[in-house]
Amino acid sequence: MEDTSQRIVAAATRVFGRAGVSGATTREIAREAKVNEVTLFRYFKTKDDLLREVILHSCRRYEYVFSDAPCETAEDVRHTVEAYAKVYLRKMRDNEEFIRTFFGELTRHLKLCRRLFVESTRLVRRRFIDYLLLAQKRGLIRKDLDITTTADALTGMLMAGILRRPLTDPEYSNTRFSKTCLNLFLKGIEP
Amino acid sequence: MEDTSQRIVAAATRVFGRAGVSGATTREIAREAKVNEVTLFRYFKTKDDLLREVILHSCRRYEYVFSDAPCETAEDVRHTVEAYAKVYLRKMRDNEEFIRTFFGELTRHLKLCRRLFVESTRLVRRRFIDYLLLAQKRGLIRKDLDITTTADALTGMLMAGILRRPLTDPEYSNTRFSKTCLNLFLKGIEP
DNA sequence: CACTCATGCAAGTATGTACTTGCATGGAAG
DNA sequence: CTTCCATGCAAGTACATACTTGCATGAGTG
Repeated sequence: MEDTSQRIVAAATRVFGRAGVSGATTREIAREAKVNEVTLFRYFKTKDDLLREVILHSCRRYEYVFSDAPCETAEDVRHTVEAYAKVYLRKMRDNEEFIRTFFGELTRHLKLCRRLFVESTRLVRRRFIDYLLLAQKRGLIRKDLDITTTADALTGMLMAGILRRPLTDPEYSNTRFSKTCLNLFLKGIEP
Repeated sequence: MEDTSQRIVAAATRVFGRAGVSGATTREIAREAKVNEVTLFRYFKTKDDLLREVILHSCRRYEYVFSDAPCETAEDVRHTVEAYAKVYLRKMRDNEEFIRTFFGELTRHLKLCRRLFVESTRLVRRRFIDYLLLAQKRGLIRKDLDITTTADALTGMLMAGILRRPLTDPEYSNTRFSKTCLNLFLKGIEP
């Protein structure tokens, strides 16, 4: 059934996320999905097949389209950047453990991870860059900035905040961190 | 001999880095260290013991002391920030694969990874924050900035650049990315 | 020479894990 | 009722891996 397959993929996503790729066992995934281990192998020939499916499925969750936003005033830019950051942060936080794990696996599963990280965010990244370019052309952003790396700098800051979350003290406020990132970024791009 | 033990730790660092903790085998580590697998176990009772030693040893490499830098002009601040970024980047790049792997293992070996990531950079981070605080008091940095998260934003940007390196296109320039980060940051903290 | 000590080597144990096979069952559809 | 078909269950295979044991060797030291 379709349902069973989805349950297995969902369970695998969780188990891969918390145990790592080689650390995750098909037995545990099956248990988490509440199916027999044999059933798992009926749906997915090998563990790598399952991994592949997990990654491909996780891509889809990121397909967020950056809606056209006004770009007339500095205020517009601020709102758009903030909206972008908000979406990005939520998507990342939803898959926090999974993302962290696959960063670790990055060099080992380069192609798949490229799909996961790059292709899944390509659309929204592209739109964000285009927006910043437009804003730059209209004089709302410094002319001397390289926009591509500028956009990546923002996402980098936010991502780093998520990734290192388990390391921070309990009293360390992540919302304050995100605010500072936005604050720095918005001031940093001002003409 | 001391030499043998060190060779094993060094080899383990490399193998853990490229294969992950559960992916790394004692056999491969031994081969990489050019010792018999039995010798490995004579020095380290278990694989986890070895992992522990690897992490503790890697901490030491980070013990960089931020030398006292002038803090009189905006130019001083720029130089200091750039110097900090440079050191940070080099340290990260030296241990790139290792760091990436252990980010993935973060939730699984929280205590050890906390040592690796947090404690090893605590000193230099503390000094950097103190420097920024001083600069802020002297009016060289905006008064409304929360300095702790500001410092972390910079390191976050730089770290993200390193971590996602294998994902970027060959023509993507990482030095340009780092430059943009510094550019944004320095403009972002201006009064 | 005799002794120690670090290491190598061959072999083995115990366990875990990916993956298979064969059969039973139970519910849905014709 | 019969026929599929998805799934469960028991058992097993093949292999890798962490870790052990016992012995040989060879270099350095008294």
